[in-house]
Order: sequence, then C-alpha cells, then structure tokens
Amino acid sequence: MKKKRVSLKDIADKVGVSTALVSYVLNGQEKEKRVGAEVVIRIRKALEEMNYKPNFIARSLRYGTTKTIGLIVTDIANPFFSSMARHIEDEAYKSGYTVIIGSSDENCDKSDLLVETLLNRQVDGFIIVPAEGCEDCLSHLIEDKMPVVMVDRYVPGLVSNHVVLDNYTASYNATLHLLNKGYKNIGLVAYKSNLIHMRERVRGYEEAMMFKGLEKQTWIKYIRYNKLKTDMNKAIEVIGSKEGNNIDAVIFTTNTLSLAGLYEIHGLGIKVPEELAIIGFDGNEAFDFFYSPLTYVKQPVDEMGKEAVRILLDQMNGSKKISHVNLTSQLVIRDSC
Amino acid sequence: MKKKRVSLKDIADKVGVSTALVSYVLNGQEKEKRVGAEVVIRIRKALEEMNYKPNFIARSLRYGTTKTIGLIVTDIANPFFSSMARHIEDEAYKSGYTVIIGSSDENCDKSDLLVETLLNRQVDGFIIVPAEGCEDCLSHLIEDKMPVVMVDRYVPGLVSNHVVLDNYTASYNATLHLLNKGYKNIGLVAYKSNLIHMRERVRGYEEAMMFKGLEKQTWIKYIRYNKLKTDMNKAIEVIGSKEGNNIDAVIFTTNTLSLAGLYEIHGLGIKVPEELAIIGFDGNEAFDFFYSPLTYVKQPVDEMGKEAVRILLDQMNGSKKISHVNLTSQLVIRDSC
DNA sequence: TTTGCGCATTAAAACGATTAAGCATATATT
DNA sequence: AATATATGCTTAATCGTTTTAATGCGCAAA
Repeated sequence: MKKKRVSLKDIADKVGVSTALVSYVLNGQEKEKRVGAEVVIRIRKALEEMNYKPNFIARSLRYGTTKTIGLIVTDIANPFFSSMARHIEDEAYKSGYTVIIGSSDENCDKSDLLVETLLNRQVDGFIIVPAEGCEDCLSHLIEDKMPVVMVDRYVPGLVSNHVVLDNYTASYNATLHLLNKGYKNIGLVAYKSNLIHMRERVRGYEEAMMFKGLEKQTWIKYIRYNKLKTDMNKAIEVIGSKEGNNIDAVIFTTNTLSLAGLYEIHGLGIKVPEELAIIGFDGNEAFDFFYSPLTYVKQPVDEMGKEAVRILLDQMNGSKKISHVNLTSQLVIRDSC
Repeated sequence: MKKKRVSLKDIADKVGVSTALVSYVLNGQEKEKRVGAEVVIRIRKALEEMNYKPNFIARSLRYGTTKTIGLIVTDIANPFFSSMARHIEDEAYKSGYTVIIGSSDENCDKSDLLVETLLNRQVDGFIIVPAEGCEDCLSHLIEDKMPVVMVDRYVPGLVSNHVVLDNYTASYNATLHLLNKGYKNIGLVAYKSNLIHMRERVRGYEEAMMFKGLEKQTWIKYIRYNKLKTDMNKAIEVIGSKEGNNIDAVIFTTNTLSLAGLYEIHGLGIKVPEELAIIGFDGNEAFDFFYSPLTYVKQPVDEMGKEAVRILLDQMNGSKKISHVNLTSQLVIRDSC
C-alpha cells in the first residue's frame, strides 16, 4: 500500500536519541532546551536525508487547533463568492491557514449542517455568509466563543464581527445617480429576503426616492431565490407592459438578478438605456458585452475577503475586540444609464 | 476561552464506564462487543444529553485517513473551475468527504507547494488540474501510491487516472462546423502551452483544416497566460488588419481567451458574425449578451467533477484500476457563426 | 565525603478515539 | 465437583507530536 511517511520516531531511532530532542530541534528550541551541538547537527542531517515532514493531524490533536478556517458561502459557483474565496484563500495561506469551503444555497439547514461538519473537523474559526434563518445556529457558535466573521451580510443584534458593503449608501447613490440623470420612475428588483444586505439595498433606494419626493413612484419587485427565472420573467414583462407604470429605470440588487434580468430584457427586445436604464450590483466582466455595457455598483471583493481573514486571525489570536467593517463601493458608470 | 467540547472520556465518566464501551455504542458495535442492554441505554442517553460530537482529528490520527480530498485548480475564481469545484464538493460531501481547494495560477512551483501543504495535512487523495512542468511532482505522488485523478488535462506518459474532455474531437467538430458553414480562413487562438488539452485542441483544428485541404490556411496565435491582455490585443488587431490573411472565423480555446478576445473584438467594432465568426470553449452565461451570442463548445463540467470524485473514491478504497475518461462535448450553436 | 548545580538527555503523559487482549463473574456442561 | 462457555466490562496500546518532570553524570564547593 501507501509508503509510510517518516515520523519523528523514525528520525529519533536513526540518530539514536529520543523523540523529544528531535522535536526541540524541529521547533528551533535547541538553545533553550540545551541540546548538544553535535547532536543538533546529526538530527538536522537526518531530518534532511529522510525528508521529514511533520504530521499536521498529530500536531492538531496535540495543540487543539488545526490552522484551518471554515468558509461558508451561498454558492461557490457564483463568481462573486468564488473570487472572494480566492482572496480569502490567498490571505489565509500567507499565515499558514488552510480553508475548507462549503455552499449553503441560501438554505439554513444546509448551512447548519456545514457548520456542524466543520466543527467536527475542528476548524479554528469561521467566515460565513449567513443564510436566512441562521441566527440561532450562529449565536450558539458565538456563545461558545468560536471565532466568527460574517461577510457580505450580517445578523443584526448578533454581537459579532462582520465585513460588509455599506449597502445603504451604495444603493442610495445608485438611485441618486439615476434621479440626477432625470429618471423618475425607477424600479428595484430584489430577492425576497429579510437579510440585512437586501433590506439595506432596498432602504437606500427608498430613501433616495423619498428624498426627491418620489415615494409614490417606488416600485419594488421581490424575486424568490429558487424561482429566479419565472419570477424575473414576470417582473420584466410587467416593466415592458402598460401596467409597468412607465418604469424607465431599474436597479438589480445582485449579480444573479442582473444576469437573469438582462436575459429577459434581451429576450423582450427592450432597448437599453433608451427604453429602460439599468444599474446592477457586482459587476461581471461579461456584462460589458451587453449591447449597452452595464453600469454597476462595484464591491471591493478583494478587501472584503482579506479584511475578513485579518479580523478572524485576530480573533483566533485571542482578541476580544468586535469589528464592524463597512466598505465603500464604487459606481462604475457605463452605457446602461 | 473556548468551551471545551465533550469527549468520549466525559461521557464515560458520566455513565461510569470505560471509554471503550462508549466507543462501541457510538460505532454500533454494541452487539458484537456484548455491551449490557441497560448500559447501552444509559450511554445513548448521555451522548444525547451532552450533545457529543466525535473529534475528527483524533479519529484521523488513529485511522491514518482524514476523509479529506485535496483539489488543485488553476484558479478558483475562474467560473469553469469554480463550478467544477462545486460539483466536486457536492459529490464528495455525499460520501462524507471534505474538500480543500488551492489555486496554482498555472504555476508549477505554486502547485508543488500546494501539494506539499495538502500532503502535510494528510489528505487522502488529490484531484488536480496539472500545471505545466508538474510532471515530476505528480509522478512522485503517484509512485508513493497516493490516489490522484487529473481533470481537464492530464500528463501524457504518466500512468494515472484522468477525466478530461475529448478535446481533439471537440475542436475538430467545431472547426468542421465553421468549414461547413463556408468559412475558409479560420484562425485559432490558444494559450502558449505544452499542456495536452491545448495541444489536442490545436490538433483537432489542424486536422479538420487538413481534412478539407486547407492546411495552408491555418493561422494559430499563441497567447501567454500572464500576458493575456497585450497578446490578445495584438492578435485581434492582426485579424482586423490587412495582414490578417482575410481571417473570417476564429476559435478561442478557453473561456478566458473568449472573454479577452471578445473585449478586443468589441473594442475594434468588428462585426460578428458578418466580418468574423466566432466559436469559444466553455460557455459563460453572460456571453449570451454579446451582440451576437456566442457559439461554444459546452463541457460537461458537472460530469467531469462527479466522475473525478467517483474514481478517486474508488482509488482510495484500494482499487488498482486506472481510469481514463474522455467526455464528449456539445457544440451549442448560437448567432456568432 | 557529601551536597549542590549545570548540562544533556530520556521517560512518560497528554491530545481523543479505536480496538485487541485480558479479567472477573455467572451459567452451562460433563 | 470440576471444567467449559458466555457475558460484561476494563486495561492498555496505538496513531504522531509536544512538553513537563525526572534522571544520570560530571564537577565544584562545603
């Protein structure tokens, strides 16, 4: 079967000393532990020759930490999350941490199961994109003093760390941009969800409309996460029809909504921006190929990932400080509005 | 600090028995090991009450297996690999396996480092998208009897498992499709790479051209992976100019190449398909928004991921069979050619 | 000669789980 | 009555590493 890896014991036997000495040398403690100079050399040589590599599992058991971070996103296949994951991995690797990823599909049960699985695997901390209804599971985690950083959204009332976009301002500014361009009947397409990031994006829109005295003109369509296509189809059809209240601009509050929305708009042959102006959240390089490249709210996904890791590392090192990071977005203006 | 998790010992103490009995009950061996009926009940109750969860690390150390798969892709932020990763994770989780992902950026040193890291973490097997120059590192792995499945591409001459697309046929058929549509000056844009998947895609194109007696018309542009933008810019400028040999169709051999290529085509205002027909590899939903939705070679990424996991599990269960899976692609015909 | 100290090293416990082997005690078989 | 068998449980080793406590030895001071 598999060739056995060399263990500390193998080295110790070869050199003719106990494992303790080898361990000391390995961890650079040969000075404090007063290992004989000549023995140090022989041990070093043996380690080299036998190509010794420490067994992380044994170390983990001994130390009670695994140098592993659990990352739970809604879907790793979603470009927004996969690029965030990439940044998280890079940052974590720098500090010797490894990342285990799971996808919850916005499903609380799946998320809880993932947390459970990762806990059993003794991860040292979590970076979580919380799904709806996960409050309990998360609060238990935090009560048990497990380091947790929430990203993209957070659970209001839960005293814990998070790194999110300033969604309110992002949405407010996007709406304002449309208003300043002269659009009045601005609609918003959001996921049907109580999650804070959605609510904030809705609120930013509403308050911008209110600010201009257009609260009567607000038009919000809520899409069910698992009925994306059908719900979006209906939504866009309404916009294209007479009942659409002459909607002349629409904001999509996530990249998946933008994608699904553009499909329908494309399908109905609605002209952008002449008949309908558009702003999306989270760019997608390919949206530039839409006949009218998309104006979108650009999230600093790299910072979000890296900052989350930094805070998590800090927590794992014993910091008791609670961090709430609100990142600012950038409105990338293209042709669609 | 962190609330300590309950261990077998805690349960044993509470019930007043040895850890052995608890372990037997836990693993459903109460019959074979003749645990007293009444004791079984008390242990079950204690396990429930104290909410016992086994420590995976301890188990791993004992068993010498971690129920963990190492996945090395070129870049998890690339939608092709992130969706493959998603399928791999889902399939692995079904069998109680967890996945650790790393991105090599097509860089052999990074890839080797990842392999090393994951080996130290005692993963039970690898699913690898091999980078160029990784032959040695991989062959060592395989010599050491570490279960490995290569995906997307493989290392010729290395006796090991792989799950790849039938790239030759895919490319041949794509070229044939263009030829049958009357295009004669067909170009191909590939990465400058000796990796087999690239070579096969090139070969499929060349042989299809040869088959129609157009070997003189072949036009291949090799793009450097880390000079994507500049090299692509030059390539497309050539196509748009007089020196372009009147190229009337082009095949992009990966999704990143398609994306970069479309940017340039878009920028130069080249009309598709009137002035230039296009076929890409790996769709991207958003390519549908190109003013001329992209005809592309659709890879069965779900099958590729799932099949890789199945083969790997098989290997990890001791199978000595070497599997070479060649998946068939589908040419999704849209407007771009 | 005894005590104390510095030095180099080892033995052993610990982390949490699994499991082969062993030990009583009770019951059944000759 | 002596032996065999069944039953129910414990002990201890094991996986690979870290780390505390202990040990042996030589040498100097009392």
